[in-house]
Amino acid sequence: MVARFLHGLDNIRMSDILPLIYHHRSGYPSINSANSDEQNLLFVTHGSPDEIRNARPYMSTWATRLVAVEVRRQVGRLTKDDPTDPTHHVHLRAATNERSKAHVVTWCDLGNWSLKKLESCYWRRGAGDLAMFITEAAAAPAFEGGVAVVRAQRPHPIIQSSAMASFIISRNRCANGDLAMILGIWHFACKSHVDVKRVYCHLGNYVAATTSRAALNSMTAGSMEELRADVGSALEGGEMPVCLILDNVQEYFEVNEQGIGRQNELKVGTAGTSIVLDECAPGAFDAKDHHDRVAKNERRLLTHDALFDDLDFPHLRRVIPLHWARVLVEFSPHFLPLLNSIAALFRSSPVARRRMREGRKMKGQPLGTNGERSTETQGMERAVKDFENQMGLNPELTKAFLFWIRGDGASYANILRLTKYCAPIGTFPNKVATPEIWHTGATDLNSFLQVYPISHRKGVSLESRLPMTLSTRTQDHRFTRTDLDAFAI
DNA sequence: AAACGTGCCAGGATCCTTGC
DNA sequence: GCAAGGATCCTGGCACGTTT
Repeated sequence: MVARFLHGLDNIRMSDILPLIYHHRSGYPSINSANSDEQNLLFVTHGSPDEIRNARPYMSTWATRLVAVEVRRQVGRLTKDDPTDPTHHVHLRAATNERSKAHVVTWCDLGNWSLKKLESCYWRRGAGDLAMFITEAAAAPAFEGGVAVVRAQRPHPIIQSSAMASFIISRNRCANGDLAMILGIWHFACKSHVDVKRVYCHLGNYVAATTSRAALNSMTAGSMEELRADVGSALEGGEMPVCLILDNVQEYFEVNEQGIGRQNELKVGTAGTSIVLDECAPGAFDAKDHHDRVAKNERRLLTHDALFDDLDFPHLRRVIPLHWARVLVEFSPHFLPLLNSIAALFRSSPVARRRMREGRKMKGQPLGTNGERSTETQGMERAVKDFENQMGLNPELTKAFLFWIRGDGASYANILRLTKYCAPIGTFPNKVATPEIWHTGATDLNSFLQVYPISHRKGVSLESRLPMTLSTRTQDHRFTRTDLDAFAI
């Protein structure tokens, strides 16, 4: 009988009875009754609920305790890895030895991370959906029809996710994979002030600075090993797997420690990034094939007329108007909704000729910066040799392949010069250099921002235009059409 | 003259995992 | 549930220019 009722098989169910009890006026003390103080005991978080006599305060207090225990259990479960998602590691070790079984952080872990993913992970895992429900109730600015309203500015789901991530690392400091580790590394990259790191570590936002540094050290060591292994096996398979992007680095170091001959200095060096070559035709970097083609000297046939004949006018007539349409649509906010359909035209046939693979992601590995000056000829030679060595490009194994080097204008010119000088003696063989188009763009923007007045504000003298960061300028300045016209002049 | 600001890191304190 | 050992956290010292 009782079991039937409790299973909800009778006509009258718990959902009929509980609201009646909860809302019954006799279940709540009146202001004149002897236990009127129980009016204040609706959601009591301390003491034993058993001493509450009235039904309504007892029920709500009892439910409060029930929810608290469950939220605690669920957040506790979120401190463990999700068995259904092997790509997400809640525990990222910054360092380890043989004894530990835990996953050591990799660049891939950081690359796969996104706030959006994190949020859906918390809801999806179920282990945390009650906690998400509670934090949403706390964080959402409004509810419409039982659904939380997400504001465009400072959307609460992000705040919820970050709060949840803080709760999780608060429960277990090794459960840092949701947000803490990535923010720790971000603050290292931003060179945040040490005090900022200390304070926000206390707040449970990210791991301690020591841990970020340890993580970076082991990631770098681990990924370099991985790169060398990949490069080795690809070379044995007869393909050149990587290319190199160069840039020069300058950083001013102040010396605060005592020491003979130590002084502030500008450290100059060359930074390199190895990029995995993707979707190349087999043998694309075969040196012999390249030399054979060069020997044929077919370039002599590359005249203006030949180039003109090569132009695909029907295709240009399709593409150029589309570019114009995109510029126009982007110009006016009124037309912005059309942007997606223009993008779709670009992506589909016949305009699209050779699309990149869906979901393709560039794989890059920062190499150790060396102290060579990329503008010096010999410095560049030593720098490239160092990078090749770091990547595991053994000169014996690579002599059959072309090596593609990309960089800013200076690096590009320098590589060309080196190949010319070294051609007769063969010490710098098989290098192909191209300038980076994106690099040119970024540099242009940068120099524009450096020379352009901060504002038209009256009374702002040239001398008072303080150096500011690129992001500050682009955000603060809010270019108008007039600004751009002025720049064009 | 005193205190602050600045980044790094050794090494102790604390917390967590592992293995039983 | 315990002990051992490892990972992480945290503090203070350091040096010296700058600010109060």
